[in-house]
Amino acid sequence: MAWVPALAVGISVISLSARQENSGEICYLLIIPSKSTMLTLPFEDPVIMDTQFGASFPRDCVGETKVNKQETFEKEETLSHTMDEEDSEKDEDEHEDGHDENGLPRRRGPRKKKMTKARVDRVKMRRMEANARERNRMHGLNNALDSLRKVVPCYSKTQKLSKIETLRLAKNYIWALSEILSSGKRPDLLSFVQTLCKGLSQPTTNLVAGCLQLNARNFISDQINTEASFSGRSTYESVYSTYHSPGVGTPSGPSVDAVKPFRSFNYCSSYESFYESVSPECGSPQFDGPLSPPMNFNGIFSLKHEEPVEYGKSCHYGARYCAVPPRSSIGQSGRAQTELHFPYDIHLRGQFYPAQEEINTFHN
DNA sequence: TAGGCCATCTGGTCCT
DNA sequence: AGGACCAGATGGCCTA
Repeated sequence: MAWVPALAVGISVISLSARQENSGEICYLLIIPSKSTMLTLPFEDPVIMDTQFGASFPRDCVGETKVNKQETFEKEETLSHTMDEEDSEKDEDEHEDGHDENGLPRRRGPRKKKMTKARVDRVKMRRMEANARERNRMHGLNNALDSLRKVVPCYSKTQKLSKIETLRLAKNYIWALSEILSSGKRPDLLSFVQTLCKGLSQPTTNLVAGCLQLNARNFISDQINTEASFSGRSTYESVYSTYHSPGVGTPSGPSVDAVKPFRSFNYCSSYESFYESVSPECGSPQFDGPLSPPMNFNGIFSLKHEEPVEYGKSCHYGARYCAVPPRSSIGQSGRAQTELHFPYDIHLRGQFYPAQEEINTFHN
């Protein structure tokens, strides 16, 4: 028995839903709260469901289970007059012929306990507590997602990735890093970005590209100013001017259509040729499952992370990252750690990004 | 205004 | 019995 307190004040019509067993179909009950009670009907109510919900409920229930107002009011009136337990002996609405007052067959099986005032209050209280717990749980989940946002590429406080995009990017990131570690090869930026962006929405792709400096503005400026305004042009930019990705632009910059800096790019073939393995997305639809990338953390990489305390708390993470050599030994740079954002400080091997500050600014 | 994203409520299920 | 987890529903907010 699931009595539902209608706590939503001001709602004139409450829709309840229940998934029918084995069918997944949704059935609706439209309940009008009565003046005397805010309780809605239990699904098992024989008047409404007649039999056990889901057992014999018609598949075409949608649209057919809407209880008319009058019936609902009558039912709720009945509910609102629920007696205390001590009155249950008198009970009731059952007639000698085995039918209730509505002429419907009396329900068999164990009689349900009466909803006393105290029980109703208790149910309400438990519902409120459950809501609070659920809120806290979701807040914890969101906090974890925020933490995840900070350790995947392209963290931005002002332009937060959505939940789903965060998870997708994290998945791609893990895959890419694992491939790098297992293969021991240094990726070109484009392939890396393509891996990261696989399956992401266009705005997120733009964001990632912007973070990783694969943006249209640079490309165009390279095209226009072929004299290369800076001498230390990175290999990434060489690749970048060779490969083209559809619609990669600055996160908040010119529109894709307006710029169109890239030609189409076959991600899958590029990925597979680079990583010498099957692309997670192209090779198998079961990427999330058994084809998870091999884990190898004795490599040379370290992640940017802004919450060392959190990692320190975890033996799992600690074991991984304690084995990573000091950043200063990896190469390049005496740049502050907070400036760096994996993997570019590592992969460039002395090829410094001319717009690194821009990236850092973006991250901040 | 439609669509995406999100927070919240809610009932069901599973587990302790 | 109660908590954790899950998924559906709903309404609000924002943006193209």
